[in-house]
Amino acid sequence: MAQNKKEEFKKSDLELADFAKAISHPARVAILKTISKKNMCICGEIVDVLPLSQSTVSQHLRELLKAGLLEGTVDGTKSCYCINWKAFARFSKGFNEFFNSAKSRAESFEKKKCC
Amino acid sequence: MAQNKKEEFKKSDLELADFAKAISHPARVAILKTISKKNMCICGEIVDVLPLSQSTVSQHLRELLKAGLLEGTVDGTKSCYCINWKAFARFSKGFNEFFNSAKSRAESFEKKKCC
DNA sequence: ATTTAATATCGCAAATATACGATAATTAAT
DNA sequence: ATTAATTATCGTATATTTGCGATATTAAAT
Repeated sequence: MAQNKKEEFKKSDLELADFAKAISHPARVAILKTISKKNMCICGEIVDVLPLSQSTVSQHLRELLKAGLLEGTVDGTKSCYCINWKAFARFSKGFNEFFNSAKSRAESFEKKKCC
Repeated sequence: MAQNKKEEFKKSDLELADFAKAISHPARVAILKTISKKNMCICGEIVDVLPLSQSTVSQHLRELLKAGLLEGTVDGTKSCYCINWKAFARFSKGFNEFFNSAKSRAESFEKKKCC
């Protein structure tokens, strides 16, 4: 992007965009669904159900950790991952506020649109 | 990415990821908020409130159009954009289903976590 | 008829993201 | 002590995204 302009946006816009980015790849959506179905998963279980190599899955897991959506612990040779529900709830709230505040504003005019 | 594996994921995972991708940049979040506040905007009004060049804003607008979140009409030399509320509602529903179904599953175990 | 205004698109450069194999590190199993 | 299993990370290749200036197009204003 030649230059990164992200920091020049409103913090709230950036935060929502970052939330969205964390789940903007189907692998990461699938990882979150897989873990939430089983409460917790070791890395290998996730690799088994995704059409990606172990190293690539590990990379996606790292991103979800970085975004705060996952927590992980090491158990012998295995790594166990589970959902950070607190962060998950913040995500959910962020999206809902965005959608709902936009929609409620829309109710006020609703007629004179150009398209 | 060497190879694109996106098509090998479940359709619903891909769809949610694509929704998320559409709002995964603060400029696009800001654009949607700006338009929803005023019901409709011409391109120039959006350019005025974003820290980006006209051509870059136009590109983000195009992406939001492609994602279906915006509709646009030409009015003389100006381009008017407004929110496609139907698509917007589908987005919102998609996110909520994702968040809520994960969360409701979580309630069932909730204790024996590894992290 | 010219000039101005508004916007989309093209071409390019730089930054990020995606994917994988190879490898290292660590623990478990033999 | 070796070997096998598990996973994170490194290096690398490729694809995509982001950003901008320049330009083309079209309509409006002069």
